[in-house]
Amino acid sequence: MGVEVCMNKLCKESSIGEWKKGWSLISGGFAKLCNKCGLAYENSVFCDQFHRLEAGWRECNNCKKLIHCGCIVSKSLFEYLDFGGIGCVTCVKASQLCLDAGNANRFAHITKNNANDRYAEHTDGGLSVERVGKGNLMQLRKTAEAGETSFWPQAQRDGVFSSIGSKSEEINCRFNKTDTGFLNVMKHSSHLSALTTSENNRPTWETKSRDESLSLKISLGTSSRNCVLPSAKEIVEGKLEGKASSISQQGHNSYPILAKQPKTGVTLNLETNKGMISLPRIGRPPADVKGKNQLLSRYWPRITDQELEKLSGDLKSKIVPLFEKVLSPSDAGRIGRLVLPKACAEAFLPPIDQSEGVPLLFQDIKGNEWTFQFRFWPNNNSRMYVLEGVTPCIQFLRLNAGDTVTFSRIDSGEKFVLGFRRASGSTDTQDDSTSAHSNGISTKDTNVSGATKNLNSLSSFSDLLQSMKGNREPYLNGHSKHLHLGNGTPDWLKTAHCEEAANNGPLQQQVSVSDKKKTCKIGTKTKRLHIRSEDSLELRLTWEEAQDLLCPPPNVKPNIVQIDDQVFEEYDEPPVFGKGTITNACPSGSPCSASEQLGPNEQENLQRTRKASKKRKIVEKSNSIEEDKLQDLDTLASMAILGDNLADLDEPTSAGITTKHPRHRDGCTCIVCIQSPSGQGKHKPTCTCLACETLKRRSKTLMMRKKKNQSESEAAAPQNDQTNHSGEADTSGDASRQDTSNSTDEVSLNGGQKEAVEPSAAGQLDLNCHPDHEDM
DNA sequence: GGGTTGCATGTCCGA
DNA sequence: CGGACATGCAACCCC
Repeated sequence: MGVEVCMNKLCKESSIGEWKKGWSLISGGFAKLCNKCGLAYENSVFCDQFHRLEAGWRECNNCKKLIHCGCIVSKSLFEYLDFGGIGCVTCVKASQLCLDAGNANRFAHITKNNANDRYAEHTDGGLSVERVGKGNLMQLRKTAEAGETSFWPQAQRDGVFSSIGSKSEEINCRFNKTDTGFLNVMKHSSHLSALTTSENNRPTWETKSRDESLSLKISLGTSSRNCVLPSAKEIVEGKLEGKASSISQQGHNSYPILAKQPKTGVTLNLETNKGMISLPRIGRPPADVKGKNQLLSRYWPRITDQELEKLSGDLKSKIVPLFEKVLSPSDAGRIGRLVLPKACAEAFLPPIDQSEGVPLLFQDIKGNEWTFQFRFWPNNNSRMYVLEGVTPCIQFLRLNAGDTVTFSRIDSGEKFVLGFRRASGSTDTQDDSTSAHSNGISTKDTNVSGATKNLNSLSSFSDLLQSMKGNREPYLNGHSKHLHLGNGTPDWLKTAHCEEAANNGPLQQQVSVSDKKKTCKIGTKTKRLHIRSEDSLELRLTWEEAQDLLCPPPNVKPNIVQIDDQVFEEYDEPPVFGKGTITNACPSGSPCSASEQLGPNEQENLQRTRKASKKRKIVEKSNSIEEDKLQDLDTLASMAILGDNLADLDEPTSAGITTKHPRHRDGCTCIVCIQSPSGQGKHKPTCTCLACETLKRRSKTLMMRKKKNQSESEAAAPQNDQTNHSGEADTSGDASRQDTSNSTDEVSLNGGQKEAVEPSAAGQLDLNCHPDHEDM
């Protein structure tokens, strides 16, 4: 290599061999700079150092920063503005963020600068560059610049294309004026960071998803001037993602449309056909680099080209799949916040500077528009991105934890599309409009190959497509008659009945009601929700079976609501989830509830019972902790008395007294556990089984003790009567006081409904003791 | 008192 | 081991 001089005319330092790459030359190639000048160029201060006295300096309309507009060196550092003047790339991009958020500002329309203008006309005209090899590097570079590379730092930009040139064999790159989406992407982002060829030489952006061999992707990224810049090598090797993250966090004005790049087999798949735009098939990394993609595979959108095309046609827009996410219980809960994967948020959504974020416009599969606040929280020196206000949408779409939401972008870039896919375990709960397409795809994130091979059945957008077919309210239609639930119907009940209509929905749906507080979690982490479809089958059970597992809440009488000939029990509290052995069984043995046994007269009694229950709650609250300790004893006594009283009652009884015995475990044989929690139903009043005999025996013992205690306490502390009166007050209207030989403060019967009264007796009872130990 | 919001923390996973 | 993420929780707000 001969001696050359630095192309900085103010430098002209001679050097041998070691040159830094400078700006791209009009004549092709790159300026050679000495180390010092090269560094200045890389740091974007070349003109500041060497061209200070030259003409052409203008200031950014926004930040007033001086930019050497008349110099090829700084051509990438600014943009011309529609209304005159220039804007530095930082401000321009910041303004574009506002545009993304629907806040147009004075940087709204940006034209290309001189350098790019040169190629803009090609772009508008549908420039097509094909078969670009090493020899056509400049052409490629220009093409890329037409797409807009101006936001790249100078050295990096050129370096990138240098790198591309060394690797590319074929590029099929066609920009169309109608491809606004892509241009938008290009505008927001900035770089064709790497381009390689497809092994099958197919035009790449529409490479079929089943084609696992594709290796072409496109990485669109951006950077701020002040960012730590990824090297071309890093980009090519797919190490950019982390940098992109940092870039975004530093500058917050980047808009990298960047899937995590594999470290090998580079990855840019670029094709925009006339009227057809799609971004890279992020969900399908080359098999040989599977697992190396920096965008976690679970976030890859899984949509087939067929579906994408159809979707685009149905929406009359071009849809760009971005990413997807399995809803966590938190996401699907009432809190209304959907945590976004950081990488996805930073790659596909507008960068945000402020924690408040920006509103984003979403369109769901039914064409409804939603606005979610895209924001972040500081988190461990990082960020946690969330979409806020998703609850209405989640509920409208009846999404639950475990379902997958898919994020796409409409080509215009101003709106996002929210698709979804049901969790595999809930596919058969979908109505007709979706069931056929609810693919049962495992939400296991690594099941890519399998997903891509079953094109017709494994679509992230199946629901979307199907819903678009004309059924505007596919879900509501499917359950219309079951959605006529009164407002007072608790969510869990509504859900349950909806699911009942949904053809024996699985428990997974049952327990994934939107109400977070009422969700029976399978696991506390999303990971635990990633149940393989075959595993989820184990959780399946019919509605009847599920119903069998749902017991009315203890101590709570239901409201009976009749809607459209359907009788619903309305509870103030969620059901108890348990096995049938603890359900309130009808005499027939089938699971039933109080309401099913209630006659018209009993409904009135139910109301009274509820009132009494409320009073009881109030009294309970005022009672001391000491009294609470006695509750188990009294409840047990009540149970025992009920057992006696049952002998006097021929009519079946509803759910009544129960007790909490949290210390008891499966297999516990204590008197509480051997009897159904409701203390009734399982045994006839005349039953002489061990449990009943024990119960009766103990009840007598307890009553005697209580009587004794009461007489003592009455003599010692008359104020105890107050408590007793309160108990009586609750039951003053009772028509029948069954057994006056029993303590009057223990039990009252309310038209066949038994009601526990307030604890009043002293004494301690170990609920864990064995019932046979009489001398307890 | 219930709902909302912002942050903290624990867990898990990938490098 | 560090980052990402799910979720808990306290402070705050509103009815």
